[in-house]
Amino acid sequence: MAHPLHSPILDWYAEHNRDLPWRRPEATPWGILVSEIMLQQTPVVRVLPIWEEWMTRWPTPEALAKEPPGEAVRNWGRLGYPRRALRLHACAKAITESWHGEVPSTYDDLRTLPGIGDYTAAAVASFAYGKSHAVLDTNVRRVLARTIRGEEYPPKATTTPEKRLAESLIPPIGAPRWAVAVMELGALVCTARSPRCADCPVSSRCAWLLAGKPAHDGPERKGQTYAGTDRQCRGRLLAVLRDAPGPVEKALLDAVWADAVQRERALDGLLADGLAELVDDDLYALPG
DNA sequence: GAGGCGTGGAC
DNA sequence: TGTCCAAGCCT
Repeated sequence: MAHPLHSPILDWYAEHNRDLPWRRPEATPWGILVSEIMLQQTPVVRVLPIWEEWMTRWPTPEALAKEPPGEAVRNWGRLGYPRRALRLHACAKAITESWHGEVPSTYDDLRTLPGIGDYTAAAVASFAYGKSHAVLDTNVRRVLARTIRGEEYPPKATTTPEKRLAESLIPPIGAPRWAVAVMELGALVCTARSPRCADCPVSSRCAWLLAGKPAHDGPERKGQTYAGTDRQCRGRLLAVLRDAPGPVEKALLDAVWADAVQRERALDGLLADGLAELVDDDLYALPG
């Protein structure tokens, strides 16, 4: 069923899409899966160099599965949310051991892999295997909230109506291209702050624009503080382990965070998450 | 389902 | 040295 948004957005995408390596025809399902995990909550420009390094070093799931998980964490660099590196390593092992080294091709099978939730399973099934799914990421949710619902931002958590709306918009042919086109529009034009409505292919049909761009109405959108948090402390500690060639004395960890109580709590968290290991008395390392 | 989980660029 | 936020997932 053709929808009035289809042609303008698909035509816009044909003209304005970015040439990203994981979108090229030669990209493998593994490369696409790696890109999707790396792109979670992370800007494209920061992912690009790390993705290239990973693909050169670990072009297949088997190649990564042979490495200790700490190597995945080390080569994650400063992408953020390093548990993703651990989960990607676990994905590589599961794919190697349970899927004969082939990235599974269905949504349900992808969902069984660690770190792959609703969005990523739909994205990999669509972009790597051409399947038809509602690919509902933050960009798509924002575009639909504005164009269809006439609101500045979508709800905090994905709702059933949003899911049904996205499903109703899937074209019978070319679902993956439609998905990536809407995402790209959200990423480049219909951005969270300062949307470029003058450059938007559906500005004449956008319910939010037509309503005069009313400001977000509802509960405050949580702004996360970072300085002084356990998250920052974990990041400092892990950076020490990542940047050292081998195990490090605890004194080196103690040196990067003054508050001992918080520091111990953060270190315990890293150990519990499997991002760090105690290899000897007062000697810590990335997981081997 | 609310909260935890990194990092750095743009304002 | 503040706020927002960038292709989410897990508990």
